[in-house]
Amino acid sequence: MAPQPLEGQEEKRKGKTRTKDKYRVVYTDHQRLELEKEFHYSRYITIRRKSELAANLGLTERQVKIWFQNRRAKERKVNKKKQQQQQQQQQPPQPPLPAHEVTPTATGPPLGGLCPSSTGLLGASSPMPVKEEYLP
DNA sequence: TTGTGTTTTACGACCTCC
DNA sequence: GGAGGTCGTAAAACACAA
Repeated sequence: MAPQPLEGQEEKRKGKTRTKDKYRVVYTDHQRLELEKEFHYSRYITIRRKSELAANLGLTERQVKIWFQNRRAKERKVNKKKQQQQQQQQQPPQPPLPAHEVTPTATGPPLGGLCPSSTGLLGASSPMPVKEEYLP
């Protein structure tokens, strides 16, 4: 396959610090598939799996990390959309909300949305299985 | 074609935990 | 302090109706 991104644009963006020779690369189907499989297995990748995946797919660990971050963001976005649709179906006659208090229990903790290692986003939809690699 | 909306990489800012 | 999390955003790549 080889999606072959357009080259030539270089990193001559305005003040941005995109230091790569290409603004962004397009991952191959195989890379995406493997990443998706890993994500399906666990929303949060371990350090060990991250380096393994990076080595197997020819990506950097940073790329794998960013991919998982973006993937989680995508899932949050989709879940949010679904919830909004459900709410609209439940209560069709909806006057214009004052824009505050828009279901604080959506899918992301309003406290900065953190605590990945304690409780944080577990409310989303996954039981977060503990991989064996997590243990020493 | 092309205009436009959506998706996909990549990063900076800010925050939390160890 | 550094690693890694979310959030917001930029821009390339893609999809698709007109």
